[in-house]
Amino acid sequence: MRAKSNPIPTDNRSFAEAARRAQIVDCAIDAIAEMGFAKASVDQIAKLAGVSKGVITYHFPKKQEIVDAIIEKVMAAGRAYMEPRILAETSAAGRLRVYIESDLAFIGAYRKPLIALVEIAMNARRDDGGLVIGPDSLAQRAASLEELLRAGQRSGEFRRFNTRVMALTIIQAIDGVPPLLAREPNRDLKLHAKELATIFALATRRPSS
Amino acid sequence: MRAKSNPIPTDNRSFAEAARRAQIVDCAIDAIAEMGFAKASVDQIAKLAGVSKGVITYHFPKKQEIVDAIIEKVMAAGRAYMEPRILAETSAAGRLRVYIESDLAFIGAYRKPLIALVEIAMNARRDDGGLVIGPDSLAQRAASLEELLRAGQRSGEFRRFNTRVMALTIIQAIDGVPPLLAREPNRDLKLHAKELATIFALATRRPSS
Amino acid sequence: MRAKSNPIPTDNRSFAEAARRAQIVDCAIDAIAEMGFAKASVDQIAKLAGVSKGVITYHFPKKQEIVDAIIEKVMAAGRAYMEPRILAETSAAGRLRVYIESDLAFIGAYRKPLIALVEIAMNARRDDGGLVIGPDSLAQRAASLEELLRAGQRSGEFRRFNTRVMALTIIQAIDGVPPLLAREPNRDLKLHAKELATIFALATRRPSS
Amino acid sequence: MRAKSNPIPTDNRSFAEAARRAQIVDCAIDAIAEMGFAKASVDQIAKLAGVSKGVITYHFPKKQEIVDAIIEKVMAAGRAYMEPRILAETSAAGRLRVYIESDLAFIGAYRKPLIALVEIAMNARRDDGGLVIGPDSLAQRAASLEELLRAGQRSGEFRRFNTRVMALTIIQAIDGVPPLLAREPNRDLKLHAKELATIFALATRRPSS
DNA sequence: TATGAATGAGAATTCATTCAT
DNA sequence: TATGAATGAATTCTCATTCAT
Repeated sequence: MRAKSNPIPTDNRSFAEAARRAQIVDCAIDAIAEMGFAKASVDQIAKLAGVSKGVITYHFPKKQEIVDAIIEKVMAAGRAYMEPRILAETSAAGRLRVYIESDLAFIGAYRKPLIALVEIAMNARRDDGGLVIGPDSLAQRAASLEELLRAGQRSGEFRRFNTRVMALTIIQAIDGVPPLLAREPNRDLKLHAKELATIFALATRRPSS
Repeated sequence: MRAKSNPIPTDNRSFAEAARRAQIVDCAIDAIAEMGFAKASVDQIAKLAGVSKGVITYHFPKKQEIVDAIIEKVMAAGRAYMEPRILAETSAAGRLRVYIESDLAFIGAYRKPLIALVEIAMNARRDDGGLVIGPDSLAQRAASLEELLRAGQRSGEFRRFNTRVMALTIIQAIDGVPPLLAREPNRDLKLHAKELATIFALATRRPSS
Repeated sequence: MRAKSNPIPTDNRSFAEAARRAQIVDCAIDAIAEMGFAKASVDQIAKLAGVSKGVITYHFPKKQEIVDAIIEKVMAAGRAYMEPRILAETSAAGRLRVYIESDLAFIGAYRKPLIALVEIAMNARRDDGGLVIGPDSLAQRAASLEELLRAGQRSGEFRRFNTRVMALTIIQAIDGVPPLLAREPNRDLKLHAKELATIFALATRRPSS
Repeated sequence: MRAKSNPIPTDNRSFAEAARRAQIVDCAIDAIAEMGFAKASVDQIAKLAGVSKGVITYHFPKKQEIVDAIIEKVMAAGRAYMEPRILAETSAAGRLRVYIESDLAFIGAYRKPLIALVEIAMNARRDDGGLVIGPDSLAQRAASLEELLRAGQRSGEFRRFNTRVMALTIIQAIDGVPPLLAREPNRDLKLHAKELATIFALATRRPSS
């Protein structure tokens, strides 16, 4: 018999709270992925979650907070999935390949959340009219990828090219996949990833001679 | 009594009608490009056009009809711009290069309409929830580009690759440009086009030996 | 036969528009006076007006605009009623008496609008939390009355007193009447006015010897 | 078994209970005074009190009960402050002067509670729409003051005037002070009281000869 | 054709109140 | 007692669409 008699009620509360929030976030992801951002009203999310609308607004007083939670959740999951795989590679070419392959693998595993994320990226706007996932977010991802590309150029693995355009092109090739999946759920992501990896391997490598 | 006092009145009507519709479509493009699809209400479009809301609904009983007209207008303009330039090239590689360069040149010349088109592509949904610019539209563009790519493979100019993935990647690289422009209006499109052309030239060409 | 064939359609429109707005403002006055500011929702106003809620928001996109219209209407009516009567008096004492009597007469004639105005003054708050009829408004009325009082002091009709406190006290004595009326509709306003006039005549006049 | 091991447990409870209620009432006063009646929700009061919302509803099942408690508390404090001071005076004129001066002194010492009380008086409404601080409450205060005024008339200190109107005017002059304070916290209450006392001394006193 | 008034559905948000733990 | 989750009604505002003139 363990001494640990404490039923950690506080943690239980936190846990229940976190579970509710997670449930709402998941239902919001479903709603946005399935009917689009514009139609995913708080009512619809509540209906999907099987709770009253008030529950949603109790846990997320502003709808934007749900959106922020979705962004954070999906982004964090993506980073957690991709980063170790990328860092396990030592060559720039290997890292680029794994960047593409692991992102597409992640997309394959998180289809709906990513479809929702794309919906949010394209539609969600702040009160002032600016996009919620704005230039900064894209620029950050591009900058991180450019770093990888520049490293390859410095090491001589990659040819000279505009790292900005290359990075954006790669990101767009990847970001275009969730919508494709929404339209063709049976698309072969493994193949897609392999082809993309080859395309950008050829586009970046240094001419042999 | 003057001769020819009323020449082709019906055509005049048609002409006036067409002019009105064109004016409305242009204002709708401005509205969508500037405030996003969700905020571009019929009221806003009417305000921009300097006419009463009734005029809009008279010429376009359903808002969706305006959207359809925008899509048709911009798509047609794009085809009119690109097709002769592409067909002027004889090699597959040349056509691919011109495909990319002429599309970006078109985007540069039609910034607002294309930003509006992207807004529509991402946001507009039919009553049943389906996207207005759906799989079919993308599939059509991809199919047309695939035709070009397959021709290059048949002629031996291009290596073996999955034409579907390549076509989608190229289209995504191009379609990603209008949002970039919205965020960075001074982006150098000439450079961007040149880099993209190089990327996909390297990615498609047959290994030399 | 006059050339003036113009049936002034624009004015007709303006007239219909103005009539609608006036009707809505009147119904809003009724609603606020009868159920209080907090309960006088747009729905209630629409119900009182016998129109749909949309009509209200069509003519007054923001509820605050109705409130502003009420304030302006009642204030303007009050000024129009009181000013000529006050200016017809030549002595400061006479003007003060008429100020009080004409304001109470006006209140008697415009009971409901003034009850509504008091509700608004006490309850309506801007988004930032500040009162809609704030310090400025009261200060302005007080300043105007102080001017009258100071004139009486200069001319020797009035004794020395703090004009600010006197002005505020007189205004409060008057502003307190609409709520009294709401509670006791049969209150004798003539008598009330006469008593108030006497009170402030005695309170302001210069000691005789 | 110890003697007196549990001395007056019920009273302890009562005491704790009373303390909690007092704390809640005080926080509700703060909330109403600071953000106005309409914005002072149960949530806000709970936040100010640093307790959960449930605590509020446990002690005051209906929000109206908090409001009633505030009214009772402030009114009682006012009576406790003013009554002995007034009764210490022997002349009617003296009592009237002290009535005014002690009420304003009380207001100066209890700014927030009185601002809250005024908010309640103006805004709070029962389910049936009637004001919470209604005719009866005002009538009671007026009646009490009328008694004082009539005593002065009977003793010959005061002239003949309508005691109802005079009482109401005095009360309104006093009740108008808390809102003034809310807007101008540095207003000189001593001076204000002195001026008011003079005004109503002059307005009530019997003509000398 | 043109106007703009009218409509009603649906959006987010606030809030007093209830209730299980 | 205390907690805070849950509820559902109410409120303001937006907007596509209809319609009389």
